[in-house]
Amino acid sequence: MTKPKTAILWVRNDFRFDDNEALCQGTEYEQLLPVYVASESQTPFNRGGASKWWLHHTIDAYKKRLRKLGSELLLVKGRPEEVLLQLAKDYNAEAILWNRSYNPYDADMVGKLIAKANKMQLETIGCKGSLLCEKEFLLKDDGTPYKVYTAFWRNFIKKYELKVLDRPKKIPPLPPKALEHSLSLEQLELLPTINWDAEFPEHWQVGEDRAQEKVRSFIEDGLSRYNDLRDQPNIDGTSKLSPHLHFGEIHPQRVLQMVVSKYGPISSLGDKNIIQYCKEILWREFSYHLLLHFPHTTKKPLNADFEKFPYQKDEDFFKAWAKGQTGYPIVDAGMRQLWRTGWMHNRVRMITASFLIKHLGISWQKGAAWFWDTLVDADLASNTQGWQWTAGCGADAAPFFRIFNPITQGEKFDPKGLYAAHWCPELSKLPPKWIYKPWEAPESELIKAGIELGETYPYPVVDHREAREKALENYEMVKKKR
DNA sequence: TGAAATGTTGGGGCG
DNA sequence: ACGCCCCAACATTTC
Repeated sequence: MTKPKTAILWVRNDFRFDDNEALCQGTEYEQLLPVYVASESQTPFNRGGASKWWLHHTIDAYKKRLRKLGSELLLVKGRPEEVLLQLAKDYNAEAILWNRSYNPYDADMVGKLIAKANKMQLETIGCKGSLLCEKEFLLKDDGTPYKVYTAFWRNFIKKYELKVLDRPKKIPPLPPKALEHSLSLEQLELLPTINWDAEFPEHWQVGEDRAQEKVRSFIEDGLSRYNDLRDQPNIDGTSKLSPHLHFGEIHPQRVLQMVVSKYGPISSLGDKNIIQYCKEILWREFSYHLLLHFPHTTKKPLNADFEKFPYQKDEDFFKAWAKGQTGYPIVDAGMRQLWRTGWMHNRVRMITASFLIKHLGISWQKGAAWFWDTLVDADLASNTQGWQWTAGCGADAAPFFRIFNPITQGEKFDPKGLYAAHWCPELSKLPPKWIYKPWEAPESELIKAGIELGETYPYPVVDHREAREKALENYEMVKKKR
């Protein structure tokens, strides 16, 4: 009797059954062993706390799904390039399949895996992961990467062809005794040890089913008003897909396919709302394009002139920012939403990031590290790109001198002050006129609202005008002596 | 996907 | 009727 053809499915950031290339290829074997390897690699960007919370629950959902189909997910710890090869030996596998992770810090490890596997006649099949295109798909005519978003977008939609894979009908069985060495999910120790995630379950339902459902209902209800509503932090005007996309619970291709099947091809869309949404999906691709072509940007500015920018290290300022105690309600509301829900509205991400960099003079790297640890959607490409955009040092970035006014931004995008009132309840009785600048409110209004500045809510840690002028002064260092 | 400073215009009050 | 000033509203420039 011949031994059955067996493959290992290395599950990475792709916790879905739909539109999953490695999984589809895996169904062509007689036995398939799905494995998740919790690696303790020492990169500077190991998963943050909020991200681990999500990972725990998405593994759980994925495992249950596999179990329903008569399979299971093997959980192991260790270095993938060793563990996977050992498993391949143990189970006589002839191939290892995976979807690429597009994390530059994984490159060495995957390279070693492939080299070692080749030596032992083990086939390695790296498939397209959770991106619409590889970094070589789209380059300028001179062969260099795009650095301007609109050009990237224009050429992308010209060239891109939408293709999706349906979910496999069935999954091959596990090899015998496959689960003997599996750890339990709890043994991966992904949940926080402090009681910080208490509210997360109220805000998030993790897993592929929910991701698909969210896209469906967003396309049905939210998409046609996306342009007007997406910038208002007190309104659920966005699709909130980011963590689902990050963990590969849904492929961006599937999202586009669902949009296209209702509204027609991307290149001939007429509705501004739909175009804007597709553009936002494409920003994620652009971020990866930049990350993969310029991997040093996780730590250093893309525009090297900014290495001269004189950031300061003020721990008190940083703590005030992180805890949501800066005295600027739009900033504090955002930072508290982040801490309590693992997510922040995009408009407010821009405001809080701008405030840290420009008003408090603290480096974007420090802010990025905080977001990395506290966001459930923490994504190396988007996070890096977003912070560099705000700091003015990234590709197609906001010019440094465009400094957000934290008062007018609040008033403009949340005129009723509902966002501040919700996340800073100590201010909730203050009328909208004053809620984004409580220090300017007449004493009588503060008393009526039960606010004692400096006690129940902080005074502003910096003065807006002074901080702005200081930032512009510091910016001179970048412009000088190229 | 800015905000502030500066410039321009035109209506209205007033001598 | 006219010139002058004020200032709101809008436009342009600058950071």
